[in-house]
Amino acid sequence: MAKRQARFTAQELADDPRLRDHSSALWREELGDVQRGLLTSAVRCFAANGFHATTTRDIAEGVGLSPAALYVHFPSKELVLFEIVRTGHERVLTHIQDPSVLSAGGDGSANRLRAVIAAYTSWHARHHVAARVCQLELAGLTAGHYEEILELRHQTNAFFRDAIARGAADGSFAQVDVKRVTRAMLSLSIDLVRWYRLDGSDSPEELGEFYAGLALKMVAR
Amino acid sequence: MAKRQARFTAQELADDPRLRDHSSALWREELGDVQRGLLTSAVRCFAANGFHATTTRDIAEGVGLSPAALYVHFPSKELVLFEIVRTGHERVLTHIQDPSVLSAGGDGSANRLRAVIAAYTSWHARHHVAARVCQLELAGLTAGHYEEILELRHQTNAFFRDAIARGAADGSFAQVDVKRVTRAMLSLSIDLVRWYRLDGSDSPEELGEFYAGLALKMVAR
DNA sequence: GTCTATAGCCCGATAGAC
DNA sequence: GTCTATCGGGCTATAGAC
Repeated sequence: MAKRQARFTAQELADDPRLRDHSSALWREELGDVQRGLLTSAVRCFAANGFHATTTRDIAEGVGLSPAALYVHFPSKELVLFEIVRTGHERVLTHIQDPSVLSAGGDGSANRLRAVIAAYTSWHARHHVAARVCQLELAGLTAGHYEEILELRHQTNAFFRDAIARGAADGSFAQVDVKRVTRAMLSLSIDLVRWYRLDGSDSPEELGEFYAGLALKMVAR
Repeated sequence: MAKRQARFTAQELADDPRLRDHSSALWREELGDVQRGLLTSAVRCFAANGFHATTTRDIAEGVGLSPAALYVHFPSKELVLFEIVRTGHERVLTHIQDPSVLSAGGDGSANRLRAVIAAYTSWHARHHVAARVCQLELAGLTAGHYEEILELRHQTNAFFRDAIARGAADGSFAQVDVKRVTRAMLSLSIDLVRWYRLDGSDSPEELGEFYAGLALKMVAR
């Protein structure tokens, strides 16, 4: 009688080089140490095995607590997922809207798009374990929480679309199909959560620069 | 006590326009009608709710059978997933290697790459529900079955890499980083399983042509 | 705030009649 | 090959001691 089997246990995950990232620095400042530890454990479990294959025991074991201790810090497993997904979406949106990030490469539509793509891509690489959960585990959310996340995603998408539409309007870019190009550029950054690892050949910044270069080729006149 | 809740039931899924695709024409000819019906029901459930959130009751209800009937046709839920994932990977590999598909656009490295990208992309769009399961539900497989699928994926990746490396070697393309460009092109096609729907603005063939165009811009001299 | 113990439910899979 | 009924067991979440 085959039961829900997580392919990897919390113990194995803690030492897996594929799951090394900077997610533990992501959580909200208001949270306590134990809460942040539980989120870091949960994000690894969810990323490796999926939300529904992860048990509350897995999450708690990852920080050396009993299963019941989780419920002192979070009211349910779904709210652990929601905290992870909401934090990730808020952080990446804030990051790409950061004026110092946006103006780093200089003025003009091309520099602006380059900066946005590089920032969005390198963020996903740097936090690829949490980003994987944000991108691929949305089906574990309740309908209400899912709607909240969709609203944040629409803001992010609009930000990309505007950066591309601006360059197309001022003649910096070719007359591209903005909707289709926007989706293609988002796909490049989002899909890296399936394969990226920090100990691979590209640093987050290198990959961000490479994808920014590809993006500019997509819209070149 | 919140239980494993699938956000959508099999009944809702059958009429959901987002889940319309051509997966029912995908299954192996040796299989019987009931088996193929179960696979079509399962692929919708897995795509919408995930493998672990789907129960054998959900799958069976989708074809009007009792939960026990599933086990006459498949030995376990995991083998239903494996049949779907293996069939999808074999079909898409055969499709991009089809000589009539490859030579459709004419000779030369650029036409070859264009044909491969267009075929791979349009296949994922046409079968986006099954393709979503193939790309995003691999964690539900046993370790042994996962290894079998990885082998098929390596063959597909090698086929892309060769098409790009050939154009870089014969001067048709710029001296690109073949490994990184291969991943980027695969990402474009794979990530569409998250958002594509057949009743959207692009047909599978239109999207295939568009992404083939983007791919050629990525390697343009 | 942590633990042990367990309630209460649901799930994958099986037994056995038809 | 389909059904009804159910087993065995794991799951989320809670109760209550410390």
